[in-house]
Amino acid sequence: MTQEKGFPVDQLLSWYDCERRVLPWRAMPGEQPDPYHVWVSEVMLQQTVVKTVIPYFLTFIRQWPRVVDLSEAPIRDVLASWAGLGYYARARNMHACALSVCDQFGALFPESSSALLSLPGIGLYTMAAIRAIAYGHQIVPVDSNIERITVRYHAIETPLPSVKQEVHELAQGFLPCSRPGDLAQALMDLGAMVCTPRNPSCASCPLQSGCAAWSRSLTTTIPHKKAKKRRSVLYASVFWLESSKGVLVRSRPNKGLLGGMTEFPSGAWVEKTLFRSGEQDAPVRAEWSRLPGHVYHKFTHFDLIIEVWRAKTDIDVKFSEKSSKACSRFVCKEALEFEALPSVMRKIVAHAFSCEPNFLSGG
DNA sequence: CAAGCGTGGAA
DNA sequence: TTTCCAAGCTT
Repeated sequence: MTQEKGFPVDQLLSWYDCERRVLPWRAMPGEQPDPYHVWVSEVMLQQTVVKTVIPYFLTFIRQWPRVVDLSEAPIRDVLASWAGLGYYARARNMHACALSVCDQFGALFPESSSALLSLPGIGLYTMAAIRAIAYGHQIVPVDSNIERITVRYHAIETPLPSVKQEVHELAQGFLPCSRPGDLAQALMDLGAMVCTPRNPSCASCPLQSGCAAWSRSLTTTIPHKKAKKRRSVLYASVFWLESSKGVLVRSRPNKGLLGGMTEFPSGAWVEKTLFRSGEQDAPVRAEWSRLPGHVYHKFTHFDLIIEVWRAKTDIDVKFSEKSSKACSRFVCKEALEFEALPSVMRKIVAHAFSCEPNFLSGG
């Protein structure tokens, strides 16, 4: 392993020791943190900003202090703890991963690339991050931050992802380093605070002396951005059914959008041209009334516009015995907050509660 | 390999 | 307002 000439690794680490953010999953510089904490934080941080992750991480670690605790938890509890964080396959994979770590590796996270990659939800990035940060191995995890830093440092004008493999190899050229875990975190902090996607702060960058994009005035044109894709708009009716036991909810299928999460019954989510406003998709026959207004939500690939229908029922208990409604159940309003309700469904709750006075007076 | 998969904050 | 996008993984 040969470090490329001129890479100012000492300046980078000095910058990190001075500027680094204090985060609950981080050890002091040069010390090695709990691999379980590293894993939980790295998965939570996938496509998610630090500020969002912090409260979830603290709750999660307090609830399940060790990987064996997580492995013994009901998946429903894990999803409830993840509610609002998004990309819920991460939570399902984490639970499966915890079981594998306990079954196959004696509740200790493995150190080898192949073993780590065999675990659910651990890909190339997370594997390398665990090896570098938790175990101090000589490896650079390549996330979007380090990818951006690398293409700028080497002034690579070829658009990603065709050059992804080359970028990954060039990033390894930042090694060897006496503190591989701190190097990884220093690069990610640099990407978040200095070498930002837009308007990078090159004047205060500890890598400026070796940066090809800086010396060639290419910092604002690299990296080249990819083509944008069109978003679609879908429409849905959602049904808020109250009984003496609470509000009717059900669990979504374990795969796909919001997999395994709790939802209020709804009809199909369709294009406006296929959408018919009304209660024809309702879970039961009842006196449905439509709440005023809509609930709006943006997913990654489409916007969702929801109308909410509400009714009361007496049919409490028998619901769970009907095969087609096998995963349906009533939840009292006070317990809704503990359900695995994703953000879009919490908007439904807020909307229904905001209309509550209307409902009571109507009987 | 491109698409699917959440959410909220910044510009 | 709209667009971008943030410590990616899976299929």
